[in-house]
Amino acid sequence: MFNLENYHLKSSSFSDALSARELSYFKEKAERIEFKKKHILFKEGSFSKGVYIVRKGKIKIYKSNPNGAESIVYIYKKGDYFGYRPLLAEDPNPVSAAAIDNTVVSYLPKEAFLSLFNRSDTLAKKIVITLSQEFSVWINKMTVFTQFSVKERIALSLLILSKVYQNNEEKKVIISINRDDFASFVGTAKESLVRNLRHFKDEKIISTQGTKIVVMKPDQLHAYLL
Amino acid sequence: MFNLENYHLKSSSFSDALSARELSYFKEKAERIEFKKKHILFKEGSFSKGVYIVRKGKIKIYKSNPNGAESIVYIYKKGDYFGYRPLLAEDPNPVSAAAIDNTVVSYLPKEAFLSLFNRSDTLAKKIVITLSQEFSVWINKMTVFTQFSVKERIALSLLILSKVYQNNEEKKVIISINRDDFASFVGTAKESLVRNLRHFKDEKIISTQGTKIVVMKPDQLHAYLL
DNA sequence: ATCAAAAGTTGATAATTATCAACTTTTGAT
DNA sequence: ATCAAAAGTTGATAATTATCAACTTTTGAT
Repeated sequence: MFNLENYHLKSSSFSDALSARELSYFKEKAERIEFKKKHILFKEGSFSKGVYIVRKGKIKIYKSNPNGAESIVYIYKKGDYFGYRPLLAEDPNPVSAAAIDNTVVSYLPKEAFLSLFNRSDTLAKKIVITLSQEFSVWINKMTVFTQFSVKERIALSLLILSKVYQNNEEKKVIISINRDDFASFVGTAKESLVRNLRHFKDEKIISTQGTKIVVMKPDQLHAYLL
Repeated sequence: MFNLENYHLKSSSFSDALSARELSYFKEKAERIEFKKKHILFKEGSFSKGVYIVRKGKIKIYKSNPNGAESIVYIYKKGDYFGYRPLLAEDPNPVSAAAIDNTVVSYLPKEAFLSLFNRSDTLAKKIVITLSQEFSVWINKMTVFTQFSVKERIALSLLILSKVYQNNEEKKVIISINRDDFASFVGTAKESLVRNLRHFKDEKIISTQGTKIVVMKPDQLHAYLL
């Protein structure tokens, strides 16, 4: 059975894992940073110098291939944290990160993060669990890429992006992503993406507002995925 | 630059992370089990009851889609350990596991593993690092599936499988895998796989011994990957 | 509100890959 | 060593997807 939970990361709050004391340490050490749309936070191959927690806006994690084409691995939203994994593994970043729109993040430098990680059992445990859960998500996504058609991948991506662009205050979810990024997320050519979106629009499964997308009938998208 | 290290898991010994005392506990609790070719160790969706360490033979980790098609996520060899991740996350297995040939494993039941994990700092650290490293590998593999052609994926898979089937005693690496499994590993149709293998054989990049494959010119395979 | 640049869309076509059916080779039990 | 079953291979063709070029719509600065 198809279950969307297997394809996108649950938002798990970083600060929920901290005690009051750890939280005040975090607040003391963390820095608020704003990034303009398209700003590159770090590049593939570089070493992580800290952990980012998204406060506002979306940040894409992607890999570039030698032809310059991009493959978007994930899009982080408010509350998500990232950049800690290569830090723990002492590996270079396998991906690059860039702001999709104007964003605000909390930035916790490496030393402060590691200090928290080492002293807080709940944080370490939380991170192991987060890592393990993310694992299942990646494995599932990988299977989708190898076995699903472009249309199926687009249907799934619309459902995933609905979650990413969900806003607690608003009932209607407006997916605001440009076609190049969307195509990179799906792993297809922009033109193929657009043709399929048109098809979904003709079927009244989605509607558009300018270049923004609203999913009208998520159930019908589920139906494409068996 | 292309680096094979980014696409296959380094073999990291489980027992290396244990002290002499922990090792004797491990040996006391672990059980030796033999599995016949094609035996299914566990199925996707089930809950892990312990950790497996491969002693002999190969074990494939795969996902089945509703049409019955298989997608092989990874092939574990001697020394590799698996099954611990869903155990830590308390998640169901995202994949199934089956013996490719007749295999021998050490099996450490859940309770014993968790007890070791909780008491041994080095093991916990080792597992976090292993997990983090595996992460990069999956992300890289995912990118390959979305951006590479079938021929490129086969070239890469031949290189990965050369590592998997490498035997320290023998210089020549003999890849012994059936075409269905190979195709599932690459994410293509068996016929497409075979046609590309023929092409590589005509170019004298690989040779075959019955249904077994020997890579003669790994450099030429690298060349397909830029 | 205007308008040039950027982003998105469509059509035509080529390239890639999957599917089906027939055939050949290999494997492994006796 | 034999031989049936299983596995592997090839050819023909259909389906899917990418690419290129022309065109249309949207965006955002003034």
